[in-house]
Amino acid sequence: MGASRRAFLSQLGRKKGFQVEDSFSDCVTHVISENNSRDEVQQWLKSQHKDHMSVKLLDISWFTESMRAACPVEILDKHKLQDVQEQKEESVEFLIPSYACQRRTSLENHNASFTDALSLLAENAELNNEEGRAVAFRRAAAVLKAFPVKVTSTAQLRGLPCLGEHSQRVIKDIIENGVSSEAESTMHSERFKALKLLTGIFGVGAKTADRWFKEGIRSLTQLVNSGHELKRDQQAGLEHYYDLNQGKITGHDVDFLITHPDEGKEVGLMPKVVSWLTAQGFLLYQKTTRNSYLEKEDGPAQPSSNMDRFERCLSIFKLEKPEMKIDKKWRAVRVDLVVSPMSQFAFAVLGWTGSKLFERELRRWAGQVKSMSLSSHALYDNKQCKYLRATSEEEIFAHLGLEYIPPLERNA
DNA sequence: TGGCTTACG
DNA sequence: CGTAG
DNA sequence: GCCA
Repeated sequence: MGASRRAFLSQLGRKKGFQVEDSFSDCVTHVISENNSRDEVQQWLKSQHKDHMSVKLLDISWFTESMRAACPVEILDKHKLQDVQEQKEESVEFLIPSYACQRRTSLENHNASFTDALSLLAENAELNNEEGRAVAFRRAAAVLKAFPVKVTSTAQLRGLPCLGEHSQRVIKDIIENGVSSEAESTMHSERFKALKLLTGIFGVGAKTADRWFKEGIRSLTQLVNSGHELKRDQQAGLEHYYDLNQGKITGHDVDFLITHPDEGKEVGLMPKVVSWLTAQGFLLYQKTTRNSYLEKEDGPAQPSSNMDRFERCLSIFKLEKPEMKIDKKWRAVRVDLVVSPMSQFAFAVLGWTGSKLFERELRRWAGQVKSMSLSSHALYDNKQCKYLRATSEEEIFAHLGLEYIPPLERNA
């Protein structure tokens, strides 16, 4: 350590009744070091040409704790200087920040076997209405998605966030046996298979699927024959079950974000768009929702009447496919329409870009770390008690004190 | 031991 | 209770 | 299930 720090600590030690030497001699019993390895200090001791076999080599933490206690504290492992070897073992190969919104996650995944298993356990937890467990498994999977190389040993996991005992056990299982026994048994369980099938219906969530499962419903045929009254969205979901679930593999759903350069002129756009689409015969199903978002003060200006403020339309499109000839010339595709005032457009873009976990992590970061509240409409600073404006995603990341992560790197 | 995103139906 | 990312 |  530097001379002035050493002088200060020596003085402090003497004041507390310790005997502190300025140079090494046979009467020295403890050697304190800061930011040195055990190896380096031993090297230095040898250069002193004294018998040093019984001398304790300790870290500064032992000294400061002993100062606080005003007497020598018990020497624990954490107080002993680390071997270079141990330091190497304990140092983490790659540092991964704990919030997914703090790191880049491309689609290149070196750990698909692990993330598949953890994602499956997350999905299973969701189907069991255990949201807390689910998000924990999702975060664990996301950490490995961001890991730059394939994990081949559990030693590489030390120091990584969100990977606790359970997740590490799953990873260890896959390293040693090629598969996770827990993931395998979950995947093949009757309950998981049935709930996954039922929640695959648009409009059916974990609660409804669980209720039906308890009634013995295991298949779409059994559901149809059960005589349950299905809601409008569920009827559409069932009707287009095949197309909508095919879409999840072959192509994604489609989102349209619509705004207008003149603030306020976007009002009334949604009904126009929807009626035009209807007239064109595009819509197999649509549910339009009003925007009831109103800010207290200093928020983006909004007229008092929100009668015509439609913001979202969740729809199912009928898309003609010329190459589909035989009996079906079209395909059902989920399309979301979003109308946003210009002042909120950056928040809408950020909020609708995903991934789902990335969005949750952004909002969790905002709340827990920055005392802010983020939505797809605005960012509110709870301390300054005001909304923070932004005209681009970059500005929102800056408000949040986060490095900008481009959309292609948000695949957490 | 509580919290786990936030807003819309 | 469901939807969205 | 993981973490503050």
